[in-house]
Amino acid sequence: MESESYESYTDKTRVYDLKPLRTLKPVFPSGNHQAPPPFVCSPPFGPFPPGFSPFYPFTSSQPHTHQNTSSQPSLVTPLRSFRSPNNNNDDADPEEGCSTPKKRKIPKKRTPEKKNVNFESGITAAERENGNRKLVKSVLTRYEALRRRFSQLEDAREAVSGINKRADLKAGSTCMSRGVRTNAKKRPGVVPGVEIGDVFFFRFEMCLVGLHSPSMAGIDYLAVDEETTIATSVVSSGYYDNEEGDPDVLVYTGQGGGGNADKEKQTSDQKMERGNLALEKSLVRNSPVRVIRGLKEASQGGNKIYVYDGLYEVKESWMEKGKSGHNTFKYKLVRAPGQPPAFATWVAIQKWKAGLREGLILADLTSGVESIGVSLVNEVDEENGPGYFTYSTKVTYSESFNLTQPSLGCDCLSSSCRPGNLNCHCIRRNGGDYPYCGNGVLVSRKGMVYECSPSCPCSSCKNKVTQMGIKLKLEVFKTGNRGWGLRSWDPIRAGSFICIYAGEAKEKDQTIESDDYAFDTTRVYTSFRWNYEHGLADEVDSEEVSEEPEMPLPLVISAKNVGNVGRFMNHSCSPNVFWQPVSYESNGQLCLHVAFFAVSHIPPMTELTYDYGVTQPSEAQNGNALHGMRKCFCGSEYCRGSFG
DNA sequence: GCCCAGTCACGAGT
DNA sequence: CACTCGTGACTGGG
Repeated sequence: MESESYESYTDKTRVYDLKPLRTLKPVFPSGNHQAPPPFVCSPPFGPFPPGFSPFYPFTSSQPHTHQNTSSQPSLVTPLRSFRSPNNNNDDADPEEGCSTPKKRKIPKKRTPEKKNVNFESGITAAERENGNRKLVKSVLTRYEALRRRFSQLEDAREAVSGINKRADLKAGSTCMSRGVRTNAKKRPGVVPGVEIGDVFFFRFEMCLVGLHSPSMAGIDYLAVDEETTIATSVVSSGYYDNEEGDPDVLVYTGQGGGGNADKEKQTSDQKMERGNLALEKSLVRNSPVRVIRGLKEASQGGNKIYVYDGLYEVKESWMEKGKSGHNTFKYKLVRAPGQPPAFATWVAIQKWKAGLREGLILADLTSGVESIGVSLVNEVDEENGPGYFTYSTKVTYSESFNLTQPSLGCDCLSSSCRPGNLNCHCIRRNGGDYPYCGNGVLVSRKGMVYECSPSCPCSSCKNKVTQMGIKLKLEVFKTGNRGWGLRSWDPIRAGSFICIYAGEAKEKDQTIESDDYAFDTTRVYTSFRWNYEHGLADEVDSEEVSEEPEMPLPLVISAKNVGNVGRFMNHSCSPNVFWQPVSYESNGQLCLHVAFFAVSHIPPMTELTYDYGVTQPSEAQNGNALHGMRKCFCGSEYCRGSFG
């Protein structure tokens, strides 16, 4: 019996015609465009250039990698021997007050940059030209890791305010110069490895994966012959005037004329040149144009995010007087049929948020325990909900549980608990780094994250991300073949906190047999690299450290009778969520829990999954396995077949 | 506390 | 080369 994919649960009783934005098996339009084939066939596991250890997705247990299975960093040679060209003059770096001489590195061996791009990025020249899913994911993961680290360093440097707060640009240009990019060859139509529904949080991300090259401009174009340029992609600004319009239509404003995106401040007529001319040619030639919708997302604090909405065709163009009275070009783009929904899902979710979600079994299965309701939906069959359990956001420890390690919080006075303040005990426990970016995004995966606690005097301190409950609009839904699952209405940014695993913490040997809702930290988890990548450690002024969780003692959390939404998250061999031990102090004692964070950006309505791990072989022999091996339905290319 | 307008400095591609 | 493009983080007022 083969596992069902998402596409196959088309039940007549279903109420919605909505699929997750990213279907497990990508669907591409089979339209009449002369688009390149959706994927470039390349061996899934290498060969990789010497020194490159593939780190995503989770390849360390794969037979073909030549990486040693131990968690030792692989043989990437002189980690700290490369400097980016723009850091050359940093000998003048004023490191005021800090007299540690460790930073003064010995002669910076810099081999000519061009020659070493391959070596440093692990991406070959061919792969930089044409990508695939794995490369796209890898580039985005590395960009994000670098950006988070730059952001963390910037936050800590509070002294000189106002200058260079753009970690996105810094990470972007670093990736560019190090060759951490793919699909650099411009093309119209499908970009290999980028899927409809993919979400982006920065312009540079789209630049690095070849979806849209200009770091700022809204129209990308390509010379097809000596005198013709055609448009390849447009990014809509997010101030769409046709709010209630057809989601398959985009009226796009041409570029130029000064002013900002909505052209209210336009200072001159637009000219038929560059992007405008290219769109005109695309209209004449019926060539496909990729559309990226810029959206103002309330769930992201009103920040703009970008959704790749697939291929469109330019159907009409005209000129009109803009709000400022100057000539403005307009282009009507219409979406090619047969593509999976992306922007349309956003539009639907806006209606749901206004209270129009149909087919709800429950609007809030937490009965108000969480500050944001968790909806319960079944679009698959008649089952009207999961078995009874008590909803709780906490981990409770049984009396016999021996977790009486004394622990200290910080003594920062109210809100002085700031990044870069090494007097803060909590920050010191994190190795001197504040573990989160300003918006609550986790910077690095590590053995243990230390948060401030309710009893720290720093009342408004933000270092309590995993203690504040869920912030996303989540939904428990019936899957086709894996029971109930969890997904989000909101797009989720890589490193965002999702929820903890609540339940009853037990010592390992107390656990009842056949508990399908147990989280067991003693299992074997596939290792993977999420932090800034090999070869870039010098860029972020940091040593490479282990990312693997380090628990002070074995812990099993049972959510069979008491738990939170964490108990509904299913297993996947290519998960989009990882777990991270977090501890904090409470009344002089250590509190420990397991928190879930997003691996990558996750589009709305995509099932959230993590790696359940494998029972240690020695225990399986002793019959201590909590439950037997279960068949895996994750459908991933890297599926191990079973788990448990 | 939230929304909005205004300010500022920035990089890739042509 | 000099220029074009518009962003993203922040700030202050309503």
